[in-house]
Amino acid sequence: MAGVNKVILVGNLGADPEVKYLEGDNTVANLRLATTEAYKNRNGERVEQTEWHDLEMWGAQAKIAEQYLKKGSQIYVEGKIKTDSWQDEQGQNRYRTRIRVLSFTMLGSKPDGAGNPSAPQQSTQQRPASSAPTSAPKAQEMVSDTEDDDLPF
Amino acid sequence: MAGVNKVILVGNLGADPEVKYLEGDNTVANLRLATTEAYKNRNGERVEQTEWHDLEMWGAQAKIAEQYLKKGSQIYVEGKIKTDSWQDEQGQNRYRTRIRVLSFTMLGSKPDGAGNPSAPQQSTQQRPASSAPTSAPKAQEMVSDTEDDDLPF
Amino acid sequence: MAGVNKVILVGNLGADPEVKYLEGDNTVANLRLATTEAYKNRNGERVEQTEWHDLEMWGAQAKIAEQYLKKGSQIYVEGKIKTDSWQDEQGQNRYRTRIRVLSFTMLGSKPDGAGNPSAPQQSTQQRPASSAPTSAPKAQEMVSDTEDDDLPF
Amino acid sequence: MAGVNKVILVGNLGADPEVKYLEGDNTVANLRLATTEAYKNRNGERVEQTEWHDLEMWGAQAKIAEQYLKKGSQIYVEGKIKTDSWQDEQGQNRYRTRIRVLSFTMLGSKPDGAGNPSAPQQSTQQRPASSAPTSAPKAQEMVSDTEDDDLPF
DNA sequence: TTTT
DNA sequence: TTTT
Repeated sequence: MAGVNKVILVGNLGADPEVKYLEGDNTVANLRLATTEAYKNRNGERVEQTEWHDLEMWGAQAKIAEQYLKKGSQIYVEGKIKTDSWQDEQGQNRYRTRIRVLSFTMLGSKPDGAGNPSAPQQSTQQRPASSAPTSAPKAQEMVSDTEDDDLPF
Repeated sequence: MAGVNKVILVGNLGADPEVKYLEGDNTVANLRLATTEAYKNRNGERVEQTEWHDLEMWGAQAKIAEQYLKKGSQIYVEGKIKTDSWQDEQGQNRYRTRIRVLSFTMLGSKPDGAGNPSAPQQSTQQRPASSAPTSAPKAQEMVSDTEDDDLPF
Repeated sequence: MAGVNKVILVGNLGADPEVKYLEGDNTVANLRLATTEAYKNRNGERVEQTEWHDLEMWGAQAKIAEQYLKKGSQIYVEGKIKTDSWQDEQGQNRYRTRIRVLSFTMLGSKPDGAGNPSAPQQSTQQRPASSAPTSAPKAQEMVSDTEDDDLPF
Repeated sequence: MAGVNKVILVGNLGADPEVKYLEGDNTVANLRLATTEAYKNRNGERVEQTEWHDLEMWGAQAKIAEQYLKKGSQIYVEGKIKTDSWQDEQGQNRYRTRIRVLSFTMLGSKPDGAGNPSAPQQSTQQRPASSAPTSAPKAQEMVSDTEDDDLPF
């Protein structure tokens, strides 16, 4: 049956995106995103808890990430949870969970301080493949996961 | 039946929050939030479309908004849709739709807020009333809609 | 700047969809959705509060709604808030807020009881226009807002 | 900094909840949830892809799950991603990602639950601990993660 | 391991 | 009325 698998994150990148150019003109970017919550415990002390997320972007989106995102960038992310499983050499089941990014938006008006045209406000979003940008998108534009593959997104 | 009524917004304030102190030590803040999307139309021209939202915050949350938010502030908002209806003088049905904010987070500040004490990272979120902050919360902390009323949130 | 305007609803339809066939082979469906929350007030009494939402669907999505949804149907909806404004005859500003549906999913295994093949599990979701179904989608499939217009979604 | 870590799922349970009663009158429930998406691949063939999620509920919420949820139940879930990491006997880093449930709603029941007392509409949601139900909640009511611990939710 |  |  048709289900829903949706993730919404706001956080900061722990490192620059790692981008790989694959055969067939495909591109994938892997990013580490930290989401931190701060709260008071029962003693009234302030506690911070950080969760790290493995993000995966494909195609034009990966290239935008490479161009505009870097360590410390604050982004809004929408995506879905994907867990890969396999057996390791000891025959044990192993799992790795990632967030497949469907759209993202750069946050903060001046990600890198004023006067930095190379790191502009940037965002991506679901767009039909037919209208995918043929070149790197301008700043302040919605760009999306436009992979022309069999994947539902 | 138990339903879901959830709104997620990222945008900028069009003006400073309007805060009213009501009898019974209650506080309400009204804010106007712009969410803008940019896309290319079928002619490849860049088009911007802005939607304006009326936000409503109560109690401690309203006071935090008054203290930390101002015209231009970029925030992440989570809330629910509420539509009031009434009859005007002509006997016509009138409607007004607002977003009741359940939590919000200031965006765009430095991750550690260093060197900018006047606009610190700030955020609010659902917290049990019993652990509500008795004073304005510190920067970079989760604060929430903690109204001790009959409302479900 | 690129913003986020997202609505997530789970509720029941208050009436059958109202579908209009427009010129240019366009179709629009309007639906009324109730989201109800139940909670206990400070006297421990159970209180129910229902919010009504005006939903708007276009194109293939509207046709699916017409075919599969009816009064009482429980659906999951994802969309964005849109507020139209105009001046009425008295020169007063009037507003109407609707939810532009981007995807929806029928909930409940047997919306109409077992043995009712005409009201199957059904769901819609963002899909590139190029892969839009050319006929009404089968049950249990993702279908989406595939309008080939200038709109970003 | 204050971030956002939010998961929204709609799916079916692969098995009955596994509930453990811990010392200190604490309860935890573990559930497996399947979210399935169906789409057409580039050959026009219908493809189904199922993702499995490990859900974790605590306290009153866990008891409600035990009482009302079972294999096959369709639920709406809201929560956050948590990844535990440790070193295994071979000294390798191991990870396990789960969804900490903050609220959930049973789907597919009749809006008024009439005539089905054994599987009523049921739902949970964030509520201040002070107003937590002391006994199992009635059908069609919002119930929530009301753990009185140091965790922010 | 669910659902249709 | 915001933002870039």
